Amino acid sequence: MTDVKMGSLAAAELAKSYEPASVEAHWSRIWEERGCFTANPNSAREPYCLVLPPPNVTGSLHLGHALTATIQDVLIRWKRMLGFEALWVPGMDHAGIATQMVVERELLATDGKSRQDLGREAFTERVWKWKANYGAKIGEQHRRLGASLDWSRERFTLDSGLSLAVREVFVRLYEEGLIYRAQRLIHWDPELLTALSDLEVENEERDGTLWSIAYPVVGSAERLTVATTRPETMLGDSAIAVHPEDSRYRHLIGKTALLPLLEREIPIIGDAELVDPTFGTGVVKVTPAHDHRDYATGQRHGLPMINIFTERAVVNENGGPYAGLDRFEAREKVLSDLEAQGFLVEAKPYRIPLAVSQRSKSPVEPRLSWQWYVRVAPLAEAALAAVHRGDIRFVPEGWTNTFYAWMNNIHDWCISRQLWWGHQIPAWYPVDSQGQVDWTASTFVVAREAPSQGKWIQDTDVLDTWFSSALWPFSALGWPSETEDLKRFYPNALLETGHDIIFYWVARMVMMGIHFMGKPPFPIVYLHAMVRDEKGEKMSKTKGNVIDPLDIIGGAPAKALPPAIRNRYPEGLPPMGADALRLTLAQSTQQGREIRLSIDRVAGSRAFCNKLWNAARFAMMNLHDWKPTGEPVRGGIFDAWITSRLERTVEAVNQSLEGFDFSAATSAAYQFTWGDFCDWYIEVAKSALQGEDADARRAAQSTLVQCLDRTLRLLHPFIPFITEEIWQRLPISKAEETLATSAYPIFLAMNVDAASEAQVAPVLEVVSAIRVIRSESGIHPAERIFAVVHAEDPAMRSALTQQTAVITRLAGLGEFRAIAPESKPRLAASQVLRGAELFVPLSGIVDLSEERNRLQRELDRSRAEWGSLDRKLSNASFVARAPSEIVDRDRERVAELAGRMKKISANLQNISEVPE
RNA sequence: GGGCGGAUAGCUCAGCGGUAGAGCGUCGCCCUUACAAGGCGAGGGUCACAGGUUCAAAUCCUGUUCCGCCCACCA
Repeated sequence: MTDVKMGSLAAAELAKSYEPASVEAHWSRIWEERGCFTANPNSAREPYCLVLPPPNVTGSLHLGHALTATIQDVLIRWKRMLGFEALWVPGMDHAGIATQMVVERELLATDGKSRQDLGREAFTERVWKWKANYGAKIGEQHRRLGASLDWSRERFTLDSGLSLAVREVFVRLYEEGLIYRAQRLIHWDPELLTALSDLEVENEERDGTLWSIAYPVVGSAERLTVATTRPETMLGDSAIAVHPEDSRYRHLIGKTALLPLLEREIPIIGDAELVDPTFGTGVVKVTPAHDHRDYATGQRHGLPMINIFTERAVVNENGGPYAGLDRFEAREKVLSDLEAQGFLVEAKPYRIPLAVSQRSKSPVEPRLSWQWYVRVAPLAEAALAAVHRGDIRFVPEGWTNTFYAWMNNIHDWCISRQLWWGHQIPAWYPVDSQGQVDWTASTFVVAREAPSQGKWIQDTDVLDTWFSSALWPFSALGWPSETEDLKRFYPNALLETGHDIIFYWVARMVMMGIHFMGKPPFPIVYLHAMVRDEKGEKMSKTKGNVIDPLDIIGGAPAKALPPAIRNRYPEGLPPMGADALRLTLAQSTQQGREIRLSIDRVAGSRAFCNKLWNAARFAMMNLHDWKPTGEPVRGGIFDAWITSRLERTVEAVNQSLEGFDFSAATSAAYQFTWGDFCDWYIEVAKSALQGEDADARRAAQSTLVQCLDRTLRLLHPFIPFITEEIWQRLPISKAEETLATSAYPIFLAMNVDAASEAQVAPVLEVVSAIRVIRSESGIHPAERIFAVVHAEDPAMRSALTQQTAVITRLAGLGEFRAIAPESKPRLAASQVLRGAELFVPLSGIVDLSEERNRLQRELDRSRAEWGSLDRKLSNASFVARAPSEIVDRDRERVAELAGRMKKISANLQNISEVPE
């Protein structure tokens, strides 16, 4: 099956069920080899460019990536088929802090070494090896998902081109005064030993304790009691603050207090900003070097900054006897000493806010240090203006306000990290004659290359990963070179990503794009929800509920699955195929902020693929003598009907995609394929295909081929592999070598045929009604029964009579007749239809009490509906105020129901008279 | 402390002014030569709760309760 020759008209026998593995491998290879997804910047087509949000090289892709890839691939394939010059740029992110951390952990686990043991050069070399390994894995995963990325343009945020872009941006922003270096209190990760930006800090609440400590006032018997959640920081206290208006303490301002344990005298100050007199005791200890609010207070009052911690958060020499203890040990010791000396007043349970490093999960320590910053206010202003102007639109639009809220209150962005893996900051410091460097001095130069004169050393810090990804929409297209790609594909058509990185990434791309390219990087930001497990829980390794997309696609034995998944699927996962996963993900997009991925639902999608496969298989089995002549074949009513149904589906799918409603698009296509095409049309077509009438047979063949062709095109963006495989086997003349590069169906009004839809409806209704009677009355499917329809309308009678063969076949009848109403059969199951009555005369085959129950249920149902409508219609204000078409419709319905109830009652009466 | 999302059939979700739909699961009957990963039927919901607006509310407004997320330097 994998070796199908492209363009071959030979309809090779299809396997009985769809086997995705070989088909997928085959087509992802062919598509790539043929350059199906390689964009041409010089074509005359309208450009449509997406950049893939570069996944971190830290590991392999999870379902969130699969979702992103699916949504973007649906869009890009759809647009490509619509005739756009579609470009989807793949890439990966070096993910500085995350990658360095995992490689450090691996290094420790395998070699028992730290990065410091290796040294910077050897360590980064090791990270590059890691990147090569995982980068290849990620690329492979994307291919298996069917992502139609242009691999010839693949980029990495740390490749030489992007490094050039990063340096260019850094130098220019510096020259414009938008990048500066400053000594400030930053968030410090004592485990990873680096500064973090505000965004990389997570605020948690934990159960903790609020301790109250007494500080004796010097030269007085008074004691001031302060409350703190971090008693160990008292070692760095520079003052005690009270509210200046607080009558309880006002007299103490200007005096000093004695710091317990260290016995240092510290001033008592009045500060209205720091102190809320109504909270706690109204007294606050001030530790400027270890708390952001205290830092500001220290600045206001010129207090000394006493740093008590080393970079690893171990107490330093300023901590006197506590030096050498880490922060948690120091807390214990300080507390026990305070208690022993009578300074500990109280300890009560308290929910404490705790700032934790996003990566290491270690509590962050505020730390005074020199860092590089981006002055974001001017950039944010331009970005906000662009969104206000409507140059950038968020989908769903609720995110607009989130964006505004953050941008309006944006702080300068700390971009330097004390890491080894990343873009080294292009700043150089002079080395003096002793070989010494003063890192705190402002004698550095910022430049694209090291200065040629004298001895210089480059800043050892690297840039925040998001600094380079902020440039992605243009750097991935070749900037700062004026490439063809850049001219053609910037701005991108749209940005698709998860809402979790709206601040980290989206906001910064908007700012950088506007600043360096003069226009926003994309007009639309589509933000998808987060993928969670079936219980709505976040997928995480520790919970053991992370599903590898490849395990869904290719299947996995139970023992290969993480515990939580294994519990749920003790048999392991069967292979579902990439298409089934994609279809399910596309279907799930409409939800709020989370998507609970249900594997059962993926199985449903797999069943759909199999259904499609078998529909094609059926077609092929009936097409061996079919030759595409190009001549239009005049078909019957059902040919027009299915063509019309398909056309409405084409319209619905395109419209839904236009509005990013992937859920509606997939369900429209699904319902048509399974409900209309497979359940009805194919069943109907069987008579024509197997009958004597050569014209009818040719018509059915023609319709089959055309509907399949169009349906496969329609479905291709969602399920590219199976559609390509089937399409290749279709005996039609093909303008393109692959379906992936073929034209997408667009709505053709001429194909819509309301008349045939109206004629087919009663046929389907009759068939369904007979089936209900059969099933409810326990008539065996093999039993060839007789059914008769009493219809007033001669047109209806003739329409039904013309379809006698179809009705007979689909309802399993021995005989069918449509006649003018006459007296009811004495012994018959019945069903009231629109404008007709159906009877299935019985000769002892029907359980009469069952039939009576069924009719009674029908009657009750109709009566209930009639009752509520009647009540509504007798309400004068409804008739007066509701739109007339609603009132008319309800009146018609009431009349119809009344007639229906009368008939059902009569039928009920009729069979009730029959003795059992 | 602000802001946002969700609450609809046993499960996963559509619908978002004209009194409810799908898939899976359940229950019948069928191996009808495209498909048992199937066919044909059936059953199943006071649309979280309480008010309000409206002729009409799952759908709009207000409040409440749960679940989840984001932002925020109250010791």
